[in-house]
Amino acid sequence: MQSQPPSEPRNANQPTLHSPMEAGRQRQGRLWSNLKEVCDLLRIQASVSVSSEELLFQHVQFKTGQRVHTIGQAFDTLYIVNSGFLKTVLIDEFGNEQVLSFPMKGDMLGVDGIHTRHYASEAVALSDCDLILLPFKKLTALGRVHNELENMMYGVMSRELVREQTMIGMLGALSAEARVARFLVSLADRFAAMGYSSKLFNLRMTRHEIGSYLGLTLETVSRTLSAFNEIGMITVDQRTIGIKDAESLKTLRRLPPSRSRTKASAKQKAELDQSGDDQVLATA
Amino acid sequence: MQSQPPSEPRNANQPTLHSPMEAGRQRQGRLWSNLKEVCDLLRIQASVSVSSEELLFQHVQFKTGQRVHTIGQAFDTLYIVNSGFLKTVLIDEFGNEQVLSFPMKGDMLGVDGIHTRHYASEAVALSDCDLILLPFKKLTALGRVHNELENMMYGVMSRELVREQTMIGMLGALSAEARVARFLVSLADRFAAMGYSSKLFNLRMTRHEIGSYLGLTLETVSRTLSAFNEIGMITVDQRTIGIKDAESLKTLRRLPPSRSRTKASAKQKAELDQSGDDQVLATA
DNA sequence: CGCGAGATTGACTCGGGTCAATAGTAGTGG
DNA sequence: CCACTACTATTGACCCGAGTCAATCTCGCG
Repeated sequence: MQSQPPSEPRNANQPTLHSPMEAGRQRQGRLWSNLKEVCDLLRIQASVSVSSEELLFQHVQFKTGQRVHTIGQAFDTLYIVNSGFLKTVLIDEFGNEQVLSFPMKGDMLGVDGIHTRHYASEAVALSDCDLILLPFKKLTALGRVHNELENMMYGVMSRELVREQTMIGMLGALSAEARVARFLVSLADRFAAMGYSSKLFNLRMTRHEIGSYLGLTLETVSRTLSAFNEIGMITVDQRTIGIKDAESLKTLRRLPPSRSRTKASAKQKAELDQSGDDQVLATA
Repeated sequence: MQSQPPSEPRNANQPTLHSPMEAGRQRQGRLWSNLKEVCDLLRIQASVSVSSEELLFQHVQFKTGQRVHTIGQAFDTLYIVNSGFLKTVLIDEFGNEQVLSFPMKGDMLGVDGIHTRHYASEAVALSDCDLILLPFKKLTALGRVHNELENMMYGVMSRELVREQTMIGMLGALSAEARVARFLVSLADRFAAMGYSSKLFNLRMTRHEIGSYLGLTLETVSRTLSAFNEIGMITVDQRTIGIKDAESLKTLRRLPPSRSRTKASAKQKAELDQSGDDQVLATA
């Protein structure tokens, strides 16, 4: 329960990133962060000039299942994940959820509310979470004084945009196996960036949520994980995933999408011929 | 040819939006725009306070097929489309294109370059274009003085983010027909917003590009358009599209994605039973 | 200890991708 | 002005990846 680091808490207690006390859990502990800590958390190179101490940002805790914001709710604050795991979702006209992202430490929430002044998505805590509040008004007001803050915002929003672009590319062009493979790699990388093991971790979300995120059904996700397991690329035990062959996961393709191929496509037929069932990996 | 308004240039010569001379083509005409014009173009409510005239932004022209920026190129400027049509694409490891967007008048380009200081996508002119340059340095420098500019940036970036979110939702959950239908509706709306006809227009892109954008093959796009045509929802003649039943297009679903369904799904089975071939529309 | 949500697996179906043939269109140059 | 060529679009035949339906199985939790 409560937002544990993703199993294998090897170096979880000695965060590699910065100040020696933000990774821990201290539920009611530190309730405020200064600008430098926020920038560090966001992994933004901030030339934190001055006055780091007088602008403080409040923390809030959310318990598993709680919603941070909902669709249509009036927008007034951004959130930065200090610890814990969440999902953001769109809800269609039938009430079906479409998962958009799985924010975790260092990610920003709520950016989609700026435009219309109403959140465009819903954020739900998948574990107990500790979030930092960034009141948007305050933030823009401070933008002129501390323009590193402004740059931080641009950087974070641009980063998020690139992430979504990559997502679109994935959904538009990759096979089910490739999506699942990249999803695992992406998770591993993010865990590594947080100082956790990238070789063994727990999924925070259900197969259903993964499927929604990847544009697949939960059955396909489950089957694909099982297939990877049999091949020996990973180990699967419920939500515990062990990465055995990260390189293969990264390069796995199958179905080189002749769709969207321009005149520049070439060698990609090499994967089709020997596609028995012994080798599902791209050998490139 | 050259970036004409999308056929049916009914009111093309009397732009509904602002100063009486930006919609036209005047290739070498106006080469600079002030802040107010930029804000108007972006459809951002800007309380253009003062000094509207001393900060001017240069225009540049691109001819059909030219690239505005390429992937990996050093980032230093944002672009706003004043006229013309473009596509932005990702290029995968095989050289395959994945279309991300079809920017047109009022859209901003290059935002994905802010984060890493290198453009993450490639922008190509689908017609002759007139773009406004926003040197990023200049822009952030001015951000402190004219903070409506800063808000404009936040607004535009957030809007783009929401657009991509919607795209992800579409790719993840909708059937081929629904994607094509929404694509047409979206185009119609954008043309309407520019003052053109939303009932009859020319596609600026090939079936292949549409397919890439929607995560489909060009054959499926072509077939789907033909099917819509037969049903009488639209007329199709090569790249000329006539919208006959916008309402049906908007509500078309098919394949209510039981995937990603939560406990909230309900009536959506009504579309499955009578799914002969006479009625493909959602009756809701 | 039993319940219910989540995960796994199998059998079957079909939407849409693949391959391929044809036709319409535009740009180019003689 | 027209033929030539290359690109684009349309259509058909076929088939496979992934969705659907459904039956267990597992595990965490009350």
